[in-house]
Amino acid sequence: MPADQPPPRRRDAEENRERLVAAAREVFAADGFDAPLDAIARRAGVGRATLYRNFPDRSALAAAIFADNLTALEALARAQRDQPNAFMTLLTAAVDQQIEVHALFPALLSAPDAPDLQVLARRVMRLLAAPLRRARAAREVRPDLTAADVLAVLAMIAAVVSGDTSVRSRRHSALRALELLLHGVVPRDAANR
Amino acid sequence: MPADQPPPRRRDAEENRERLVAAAREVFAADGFDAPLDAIARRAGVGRATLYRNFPDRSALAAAIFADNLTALEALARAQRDQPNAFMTLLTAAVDQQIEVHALFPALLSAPDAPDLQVLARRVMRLLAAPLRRARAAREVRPDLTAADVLAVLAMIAAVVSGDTSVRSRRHSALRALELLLHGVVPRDAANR
Amino acid sequence: MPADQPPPRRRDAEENRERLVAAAREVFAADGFDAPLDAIARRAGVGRATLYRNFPDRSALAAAIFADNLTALEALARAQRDQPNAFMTLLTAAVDQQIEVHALFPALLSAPDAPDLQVLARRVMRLLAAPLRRARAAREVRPDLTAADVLAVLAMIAAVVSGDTSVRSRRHSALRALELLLHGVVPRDAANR
Amino acid sequence: MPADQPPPRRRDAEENRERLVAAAREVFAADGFDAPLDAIARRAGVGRATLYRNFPDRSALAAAIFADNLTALEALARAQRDQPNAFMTLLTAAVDQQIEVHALFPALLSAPDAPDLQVLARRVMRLLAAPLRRARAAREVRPDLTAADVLAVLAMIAAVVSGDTSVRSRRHSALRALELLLHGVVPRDAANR
DNA sequence: AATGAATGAGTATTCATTCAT
DNA sequence: CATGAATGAATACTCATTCAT
Repeated sequence: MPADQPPPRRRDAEENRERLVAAAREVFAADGFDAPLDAIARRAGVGRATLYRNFPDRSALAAAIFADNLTALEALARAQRDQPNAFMTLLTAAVDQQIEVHALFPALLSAPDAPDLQVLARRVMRLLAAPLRRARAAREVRPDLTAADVLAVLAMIAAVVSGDTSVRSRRHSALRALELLLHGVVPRDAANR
Repeated sequence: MPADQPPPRRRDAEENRERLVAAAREVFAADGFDAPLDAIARRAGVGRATLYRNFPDRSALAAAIFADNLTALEALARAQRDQPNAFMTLLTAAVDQQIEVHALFPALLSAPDAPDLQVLARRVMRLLAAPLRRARAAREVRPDLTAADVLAVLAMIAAVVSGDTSVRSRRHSALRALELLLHGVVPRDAANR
Repeated sequence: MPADQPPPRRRDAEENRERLVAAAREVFAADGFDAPLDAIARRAGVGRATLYRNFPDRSALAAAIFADNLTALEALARAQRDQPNAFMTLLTAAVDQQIEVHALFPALLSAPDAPDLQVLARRVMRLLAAPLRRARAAREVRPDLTAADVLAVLAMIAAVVSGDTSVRSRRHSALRALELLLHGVVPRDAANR
Repeated sequence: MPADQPPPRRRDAEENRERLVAAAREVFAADGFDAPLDAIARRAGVGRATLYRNFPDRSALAAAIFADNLTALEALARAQRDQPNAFMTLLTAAVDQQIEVHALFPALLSAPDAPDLQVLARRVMRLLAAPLRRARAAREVRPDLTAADVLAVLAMIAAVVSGDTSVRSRRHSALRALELLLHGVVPRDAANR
């Protein structure tokens, strides 16, 4: 019996934490961001207080979900480091994430007090910086596009999506919104402006 | 007691209704769409049940607010009937409205069950139809732009705006979002796509 | 139908308020000051929120109970205005009150933050001032006895009483404590001190 | 591995127990007798269940604290055995203890069910018996003063003290209360009674 | 028709206690 | 034997909605 076992009871605890985050994803997606926390605990199959122990409040749950998403995007960014259109790949991936967790983004923008969220915002900015810089240089995006703009784009897509109940129609709405955002409402060859 | 008095209490009743709508605008703007209904009745200076008599539920209030906005847009549409860029004028006016009532649009999109809202959606569609058709013909907007797209545009702008607490910064965010939506993220001369 | 009817629905409301105070007296006496508020509402036969409407928090209830007691003492003070031993009469009456509401006094002394309680404390002081002054002049009480001392005396008696569950044994303990406090532990003719 | 090692883990266990009692003293003094037990375990630096192992319930902790105090008083009583005013010395020492553990005495009087407390009460009675008898004989205290009275005196002083947050003001209140109790509210030379 | 008091369902949150490791 | 995670019961509190006046 090798001694290098991981922290003893921690396995269970970690599993609970993950179950809670997964449950929160589902419940938030289904019932919106102000679904009862009870529902999340129940769906995760844990007691009420276990939820509270792991996540002192609702926004801590949101932060955890975002953190997971962000970790995935960071991995993608590393993988795409030298690809020509890394930025577009990242943007598309982020849009995909919004389709799933649609209810959170707008809610969080409305309550930017929570400290964890500041941290996450920083991470996003850092994540985007290099790909965005290169995309601008390559004229893939307009030269005045900022990281904040990109966040706004994601928020907009999340908003458009939050009405639909089915993933399928969410995806459809999101893609249309992305199309509008990428190429604009005014036609390319328009004389005005 | 002469019987020919004018509609007995109508004046009062109408006034209450308007006070309630005005109060709802302010409260929703300040505290979000799920502010307590009590707060609205209190601010309007009427009893709780008076609110209920006039507006059976929260979305009836929202519908009333939208209806007012819509009436204004319809008047504008009539005035602009033959102006060349009537569509852009309308769009800008609608964006202005979103800046004020930001909290409602996303909320309503999430709950499209209410029957009043269907009615309102129809009215918007009707309102937009002609100007949009002419804008497409004049190549002011991309040829595949639908009325539903326009609603989506408004929803997106509302979303971007709902984080800010000051009108001033809401306006700023809205204008930037509109700019992105009009001309797109991808530069005009980009080769791709 | 005479027009001089009192405020219309008020009768009911006032009755509820009184029922709540009465219920609070009983419940606090039976189960201590941190009995569930539910129990009070239930015993008063009103809904939970009615209690909250009338008494925003637990100490508001305590304050109401004390205010009632105080009003009674003030009436007594007026009646006894020129009696020789008004002070002792008041003290005895106050002790009697402590026997009933024993659970509150110590609890309140532990949480003197509540603003209502400051007000009540002032009222007690005002109430005691004159009788105490005259009692001192008449050598009925030691010359250095302050109103604060009197409050302390009441608190001490309340404490001694809060263990007993029956009114009967509470009365017995209270009287013994009062006797000790009045005449002291050290005998009158003791040489020491 | 020799078998004659001293009681294997006893040292540790004993230390934990003492740490818990010390922590309980501090937490009860700071936050009152109904502070969360968690807080005590945390402050003692032990796990929750360790607390439970040593002290099955809250009153067991209180009993342990009192037992310690009592042990000290018993030692003092032995030391003072033949001193003339042993009783007053003991009383003063007990008052000093109340100043520290003020939150417990009233709480315990309210819940005299716990069996440990009966035991402690007996110990106090036994402790007081002889000194009190001699004090009565020497006319240091009134001839009808019982051991129960002495307990009541301590409870009264504890009550008066439980409002103050600082040790300093607790001491001040306690001394005033003791003075009142020793010499009475009614002046020595009063004609009445 | 208007008022505002009353209701009760729903939600958050804390804490004592148990139990797997 | 110690640990700390998990549990669930108990409580506080809010709010939409009804209803007597």
